[in-house]
Amino acid sequence: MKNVDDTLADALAEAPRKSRKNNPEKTRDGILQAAVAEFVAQGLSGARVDSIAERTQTSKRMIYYYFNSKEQLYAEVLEKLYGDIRHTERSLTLDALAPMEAIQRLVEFTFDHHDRNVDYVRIVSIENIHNGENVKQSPTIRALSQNVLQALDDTLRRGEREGMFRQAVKAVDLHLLISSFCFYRVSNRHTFSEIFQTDLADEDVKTRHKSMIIDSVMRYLSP
Amino acid sequence: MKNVDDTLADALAEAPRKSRKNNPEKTRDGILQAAVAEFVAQGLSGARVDSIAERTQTSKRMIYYYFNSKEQLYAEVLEKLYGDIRHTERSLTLDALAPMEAIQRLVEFTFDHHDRNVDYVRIVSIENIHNGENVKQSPTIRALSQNVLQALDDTLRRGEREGMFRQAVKAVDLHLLISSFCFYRVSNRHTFSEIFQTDLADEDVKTRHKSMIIDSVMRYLSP
DNA sequence: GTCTATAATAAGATAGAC
DNA sequence: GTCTATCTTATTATAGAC
Repeated sequence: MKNVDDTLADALAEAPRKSRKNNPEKTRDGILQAAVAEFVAQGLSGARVDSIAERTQTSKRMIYYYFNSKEQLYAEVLEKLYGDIRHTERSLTLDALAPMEAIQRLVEFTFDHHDRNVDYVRIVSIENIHNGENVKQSPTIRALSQNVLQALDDTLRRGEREGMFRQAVKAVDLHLLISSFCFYRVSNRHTFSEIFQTDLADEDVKTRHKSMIIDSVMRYLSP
Repeated sequence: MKNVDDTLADALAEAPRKSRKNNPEKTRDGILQAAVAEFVAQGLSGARVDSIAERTQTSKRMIYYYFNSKEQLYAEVLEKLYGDIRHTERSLTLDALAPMEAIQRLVEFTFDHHDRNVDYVRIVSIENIHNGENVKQSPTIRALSQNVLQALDDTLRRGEREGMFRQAVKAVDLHLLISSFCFYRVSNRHTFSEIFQTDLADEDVKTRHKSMIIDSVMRYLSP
């Protein structure tokens, strides 16, 4: 039977163990972070549950305990990375600017965002390789994405009324034009850089490309 | 010992058997075609050698006999699909046209090409997920790709001299601008269509997008 | 060159104790 | 909630006969 000292000793030993080990939220979050790294690096089929476990402080068992399957874990990774970009998009506030400035700001923002978030670009590529089957099952992702389109549409209509933009440009179309360039620069940089011997990560090249896309979008919009 | 009739019978039996089974070139080619389908559908890690075998008239053993490993088979698939596009690019003959028409023709060609060759788009996406490690090992692919750039550069310099194009536009940059749009439309169609509820395969949408990219490239080039 | 059978191992998922 | 050990099936690759 335990005496008082033993109980005290247990309590003291317990505290650090709990904070280090029995911390559900931290454990779950650690797994998710490790999963992001693994899926982004290896793709959906290429990712290994064992490797994810190795990237964490915990064990493989915990992955199944919290996420049930590799597929579900992937689905959460996808939502997390989509959520990140859509969240920052809200800080844009295009309506405070004149139409021309607003569009320029949007292009710059999109460019920088893709440039800085390679993980996002990679997971979207991976998801498309898998025919977008997981985004289709996430209403969250679709809901999150309507903001940009709405803001862009408002700006286009404003510019149109003021006679600065050409008539009837659709927001989705312009979004496609902007995104494609910003995305491709990052998603295809490995093959592009190798084949055409250009370093897309170089700062001068980046600046040149940024003004090219701004310029071509602005000119496209002019009446 | 065989008599004359037996030999004749053997010869008659041999012919169809050979054409059906012992036909190295056809066997190898059949495997490569099956491999294209499998890798394009499932990605590098997702592809299964068993599935490739099932797609052929032959057995798994033959895959290893001819290609040694899954990796080498993938490398050949990559070269094949790259070769296809680069080959058709040679039929462009931009130098026969006036600079403006030449660029317009190049954009249309690039647009249609990507639209028609989903396999190519997918394999390039897959290769980028794997950090372009296989293109880096293929001097063939790089060599094949220099043509477009050369043709584009000639056209740009011509237009520049004639005062129709702005000064000092780099061929790689413009190629990036054109390719990114044409590629992304196809590579990301699953997530894009789902999230923004637009059918990128629709003919009207396609026409609208084609004229948008032509327009924006032409305007970008004008002095 | 081609086939069937099989080895060797990797990988997703679970059992059961604590 | 967490850990170690293990089950089961998939998967790459090869052996060996014809």
